[in-house]
Amino acid sequence: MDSRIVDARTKIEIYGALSEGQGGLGDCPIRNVVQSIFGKWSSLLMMALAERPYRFGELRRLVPDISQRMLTQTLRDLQRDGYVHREVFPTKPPSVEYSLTDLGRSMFASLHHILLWAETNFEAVRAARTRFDASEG
Amino acid sequence: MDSRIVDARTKIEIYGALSEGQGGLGDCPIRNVVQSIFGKWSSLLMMALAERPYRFGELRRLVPDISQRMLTQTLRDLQRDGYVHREVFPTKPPSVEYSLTDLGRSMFASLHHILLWAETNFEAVRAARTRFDASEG
DNA sequence: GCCAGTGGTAACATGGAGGGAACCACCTCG
DNA sequence: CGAGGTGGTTCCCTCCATGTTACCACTGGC
Repeated sequence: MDSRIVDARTKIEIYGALSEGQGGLGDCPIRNVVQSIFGKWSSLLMMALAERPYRFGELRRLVPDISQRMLTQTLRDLQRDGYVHREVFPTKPPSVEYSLTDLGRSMFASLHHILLWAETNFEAVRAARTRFDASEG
Repeated sequence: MDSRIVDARTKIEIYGALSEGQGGLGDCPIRNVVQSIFGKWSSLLMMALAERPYRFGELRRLVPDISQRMLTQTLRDLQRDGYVHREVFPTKPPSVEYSLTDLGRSMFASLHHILLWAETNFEAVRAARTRFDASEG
C-alpha cells in the first residue's frame, strides 16, 4: 500500500465533489460505504462468513444476542452491497446458505486490519479513557 | 499480517467473554472501540490530522458541513480514546492545536486500509446496490 | 394432534447519535 | 463603538438504527 497521504484539503475536496448536489461531505458515497460496513453487526457477520459459509440458523446460534430481525436485515444489506451471496437449497424445509463474494473477501481483507488493531489495542484505549475520565472530573 | 483466520466460533466466544456480565457481544470492548472509530466524522478528522496538526478553526473550515458542536464532541471523543493530543497555546486569544498521538498514528495506519478500499471500490458497491434494487422490485 | 425447527416478515417502541441556533468571554481591527 | 475571529457550551429537537414481540407457511417427529 502506498502510505503517502495526499494533502487532506485536496482529498476532502474530492470527497465533497462526489456528493455534489446531495448535501456535502455528510453523504459522500465513499463515507457512505464505510458507514454501512460498520453497522453494529456487519463486521461480526463478515468475520464469521470469512471463515466459511454459514446457514441462517447457524449464524443465529453463533451470535447469540442478535435479534432475528437484525440478522435478516444485516445479511440483506451485506447482500445488497455485493459482499455476500445468498443461496437457497431446495431441501424439504428450504435451507439458505450465506457466503462471501469476491468483493466481500476483498473488502474483508482491508477491514481485517482495523479489527486486528482493535483486538490488540483495546486495552490501551480503555486505559486512555480511564485516564481521561479521571482527569476531567 | 497473519492472514490465517481463526475459527469464527472460537473468536466470537472470546469476544463474548470480554463483555462478561455486561450484555454479551452487543458491547464487547473490541467492537466498542471499532464503533467509536466509525462515528460519522471520526475517520474524516483522523484523515486530516494524519497529514499534519490542525487548529480548531482550521478543521471547521476544512470540513464545511460539520457543526461546531459535532466538531468539539468528535475531537473530545478522539482525545478521550487516546488518538488525539490537544494542546492550548497562550496566544492573545488562546489557540488550540490538535495532533495525532502515537496510538492515533498506529490506529490510523490500520484504518487507512479500509478507507482506501472504499475509495477504490465504492463504484462497485454502488453498482451492486443498483442491481439488487432493480431485481427485487 | 401438537410442538419444534426451517427462514423469514410486519408492526411497534425507543434510545442515542447527530443537527440547529443561541450564547459565552476575550481580543483586535477598523 | 461595533464587527469579527478565537474555541467552545448549552438547550432542544428529529430521525434512524436497533430492539421486541408477534405472526407466517411448511415439514417431521413424538
